[in-house]
Amino acid sequence: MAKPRQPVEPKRRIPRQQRAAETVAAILEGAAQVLEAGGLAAFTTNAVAERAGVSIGTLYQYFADKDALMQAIAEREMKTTFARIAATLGDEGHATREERVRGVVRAVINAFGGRTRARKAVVQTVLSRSGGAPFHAAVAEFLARNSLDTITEEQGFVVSRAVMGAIRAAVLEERSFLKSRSFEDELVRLILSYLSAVGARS
Amino acid sequence: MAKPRQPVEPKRRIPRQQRAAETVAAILEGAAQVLEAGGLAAFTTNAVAERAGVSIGTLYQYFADKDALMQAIAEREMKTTFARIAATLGDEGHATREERVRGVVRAVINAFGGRTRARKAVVQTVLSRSGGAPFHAAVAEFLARNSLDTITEEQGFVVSRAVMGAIRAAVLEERSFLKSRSFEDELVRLILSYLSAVGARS
Amino acid sequence: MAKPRQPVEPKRRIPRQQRAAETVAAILEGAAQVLEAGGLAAFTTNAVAERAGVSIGTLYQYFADKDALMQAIAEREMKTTFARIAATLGDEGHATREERVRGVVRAVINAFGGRTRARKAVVQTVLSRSGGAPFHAAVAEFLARNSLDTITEEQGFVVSRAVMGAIRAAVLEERSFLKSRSFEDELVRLILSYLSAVGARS
Amino acid sequence: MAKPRQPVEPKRRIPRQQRAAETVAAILEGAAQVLEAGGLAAFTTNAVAERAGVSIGTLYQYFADKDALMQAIAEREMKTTFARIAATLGDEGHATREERVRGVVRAVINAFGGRTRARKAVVQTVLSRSGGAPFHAAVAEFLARNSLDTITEEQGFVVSRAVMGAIRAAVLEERSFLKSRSFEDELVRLILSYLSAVGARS
DNA sequence: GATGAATGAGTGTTCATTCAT
DNA sequence: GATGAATGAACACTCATTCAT
Repeated sequence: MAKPRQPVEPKRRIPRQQRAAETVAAILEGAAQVLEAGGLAAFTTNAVAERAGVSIGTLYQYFADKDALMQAIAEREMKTTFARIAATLGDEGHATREERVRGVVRAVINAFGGRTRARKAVVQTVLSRSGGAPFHAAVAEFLARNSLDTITEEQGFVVSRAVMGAIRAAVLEERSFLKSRSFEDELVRLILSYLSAVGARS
Repeated sequence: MAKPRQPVEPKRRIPRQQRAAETVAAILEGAAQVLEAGGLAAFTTNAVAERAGVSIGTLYQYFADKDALMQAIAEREMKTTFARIAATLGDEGHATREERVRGVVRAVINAFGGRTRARKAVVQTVLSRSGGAPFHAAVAEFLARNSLDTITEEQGFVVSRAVMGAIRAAVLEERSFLKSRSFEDELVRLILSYLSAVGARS
Repeated sequence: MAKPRQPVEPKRRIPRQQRAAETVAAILEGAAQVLEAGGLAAFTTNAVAERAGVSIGTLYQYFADKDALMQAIAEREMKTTFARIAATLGDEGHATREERVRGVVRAVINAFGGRTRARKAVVQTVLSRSGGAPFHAAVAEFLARNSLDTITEEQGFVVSRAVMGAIRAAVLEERSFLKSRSFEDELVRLILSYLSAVGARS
Repeated sequence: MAKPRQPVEPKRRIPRQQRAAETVAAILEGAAQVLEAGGLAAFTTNAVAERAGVSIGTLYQYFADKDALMQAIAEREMKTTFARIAATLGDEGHATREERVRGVVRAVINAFGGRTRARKAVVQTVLSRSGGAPFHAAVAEFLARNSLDTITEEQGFVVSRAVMGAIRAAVLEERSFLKSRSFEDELVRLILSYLSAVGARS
């Protein structure tokens, strides 16, 4: 955790075998569980290894350091989130722009719904570092890209970060209305009113 | 004969003398500097004491624990931020709603100009605790309250966190357009379009 | 507390004035209260000073170090106990040996008044050090000397330390029967049976 | 795939391997040595680790905290003491009650011959906690139980603590007669006269 | 004489990481 | 490849004691 490494390249091992992949999965799952159960404070490499049912040595066989592990969790959560969003969007015909926007908003809110503490921990750690920005940006722009088209980069930045910022704050502040219909409504309203003010075509 | 005092107050000493007040100020300043220079990772009580030019014992004479110190810094930073915003706002006459909104946006952007890391660290730490929400909320609602009136609590939450989120992201991702006119324009547009969609009275 | 000083001589000040004597008394009383309230763990010089209503500086004006303070408490209690024993013995005609023995035993058991925890702390600290032995011995021999005469030094040692040892253990182990009549009875029986076995004259 | 273990046992590692057992033994021995050399004041976890030739981290791998370490030493010392007493007692045939009593007295005196400070420190610390009483009591009642039978709990307490107290004082005050025949005689006399006064059956 | 702010050595404890087996 | 015992730098915090005011 001490020194953040820029390139994620020099991982210890790329699992080529079945067993190795399973071990990595177990570690990641264990990490998520530890985070969920005890928050950032309980997130120690030893605790993760124990929970995952592997030795601490094995953990370090696959993750260069604690940071890399956290990074991997973030990536895993991100992928899951993307998949969930895509699934939600693909589910039904989203005819109108509002329907598509609402679909994305709901998907993001729900993505951050379960396992709140683990997600919160990830948000606190990875997503608040400049190095974590790409992830945050990815989610946000994914959201933006699916609802509009001809807008400037700056405008895309503003909507996406605005929505993410509101959801992020609701998660971090543990607001009870996080999953309420009215909160969703307001977010949709925020996006739609901005888009129409910007004059984006559907 | 001096009578034994019954209740021993559980709090730390409240500085009553000139020297004590100066010491507290020095500690707070040292803490901010440490945070600024090395972020949360460098923020150790010993480092703060050293930077402040006092002994570790003295630090603990005024702050019950590391947490209390963090809390105090947060309060101090918040006050500074509010003051800066208020100062910026007071500069010019803000006749129309757009002018007022623009004033607030600009003030917030400028307020978060210097000492980014210290503020970020404070926000990260204090906000992850339930008790810390008020602070972030205060900044955000200060912004909201100055530009609009009859909106629901949830709507206030959404606008304020949205704007804060966008600015926060721009700061964190070190976007070059942070202090550009066009970024400001988009934020103003975001707020105004939302407010008019909500139907808030000027 | 670090380095035990052998000679108790080099005290800071011998209070000559009324006020000074009162201050010392207040400190001693405060110390006893702190000990009673929080045990050895709470017994810090600062806590004592605060409880006594004097500054920490003043405390050090009268007691060279924490050790000297503890020593003084022990002495104070010892004196009180001696006085009480003397009073008890002088009170009425203790005609029989058993009455005298019982009087002494009862006085020792009741030492320190009701302050069990303070007593325990003193016993733990002062009376378990070799330096504390004199005190312990004094009480014990006082007890022995008042109940018999023609016995050897070794025999005196055995009775006195035996009785003190039993009381000491009851205090340390926080036995509920410490102040019970039956405990007193057994101690008296122990002494009397030993004395008669030894063949001591009344 | 390795399944994450549900309950994380809250205790410290139980040594399963040869090396681990040796380490534990080294720590315990180091602790006893530190206690012996410098008493309770010198008994710091760091000092123990250093003396034991292990790192402080290793110490904490096997003992949850300083308290647990102390507890373990107490148990070890107790076992040793019991063993020594038992060994002494087994030596000779103890036909009469007096012979048995004398055997116990002699064994206890001898058992407390070496390593006085370590034992004293252990006794001091462990006995000041309510949970620690059993240990002291065990030694004492071991002594009592081997020489008599039908006596009340309180009577057992009194004899055992009385004898222990006398021996303890002789050790602490470094009396030259500690291992003399006459001292032993007096202790035996104390016990026998008390027992016969109490009316215990042989 | 009295005050109390300041000191700083020292304590218990944690946890990321290594490496011999 | 896997293990887990061992490491030790680092941290938060305490408290006896001093000394300028």
